[in-house]
Amino acid sequence: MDTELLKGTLSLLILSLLSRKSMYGYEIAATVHRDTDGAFTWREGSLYPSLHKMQADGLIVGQWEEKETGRKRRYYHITEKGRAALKGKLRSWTELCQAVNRILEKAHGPT
Amino acid sequence: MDTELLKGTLSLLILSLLSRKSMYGYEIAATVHRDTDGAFTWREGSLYPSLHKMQADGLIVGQWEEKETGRKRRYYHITEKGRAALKGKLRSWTELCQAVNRILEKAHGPT
DNA sequence: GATAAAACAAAGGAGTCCTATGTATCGAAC
DNA sequence: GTTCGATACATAGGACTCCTTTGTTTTATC
Repeated sequence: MDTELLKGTLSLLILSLLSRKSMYGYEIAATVHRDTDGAFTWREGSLYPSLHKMQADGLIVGQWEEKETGRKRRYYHITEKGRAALKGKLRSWTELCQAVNRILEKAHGPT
Repeated sequence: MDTELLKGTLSLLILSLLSRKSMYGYEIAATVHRDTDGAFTWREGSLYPSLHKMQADGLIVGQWEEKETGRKRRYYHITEKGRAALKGKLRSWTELCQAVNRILEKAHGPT
């Protein structure tokens, strides 16, 4: 896939997933990879810095937790600010799709 | 609009427009701005370098033309290589939309 | 003839994502 | 019991796209 098109969708999808339940980094990447049939394969080098930045921006909060397995993982929780940002990003995403499709349909006809 | 989401759509839309008819730079920007109701407002600093790069990549060819008005404009024409690239980018765009929407629908329910 | 819009161009910078590398833990196989 | 792969987190460095800014020239308008 054209990787340039992915830009900006990373934070959108992370916030979307975290709005349902708290997850840890590796789990987020695995979930997206599975649910998109491998269309999205985020590298750790993309994911973790993005999570750190979103935490710095106050959109999410991460804290180490130790479940019954005995393994320590950093679970991320969405904040109120994060939910507001998600709302805006969802609207942007919808607008983008409509705008692009409007141009494409004019050129290639409605699908 | 979240400008990060725009990345990669620029070349897709340029190729899409040029696949119908040849246009000059300013015309492309004005068309996109109009057809998207102002959702896309490409700056010259984004458009022209992108056109130059696409020409360097052999996707389009630009040549000065002087119409009856007497004004000289650089019209860009799509190449065969450009049409092939457009095909791929269209597929990527469709895949991206489906993948993102699949994640979003799982989190927020189908719209 | 001054001003705004049309039309093209290039330099510099910001931001996002990828590649590569490193560390540590857990479970399974041998 | 130790070796190996998967799990899990982290950072540095670089590539790439797009934006901001600035500049020039031509055409139309007042």
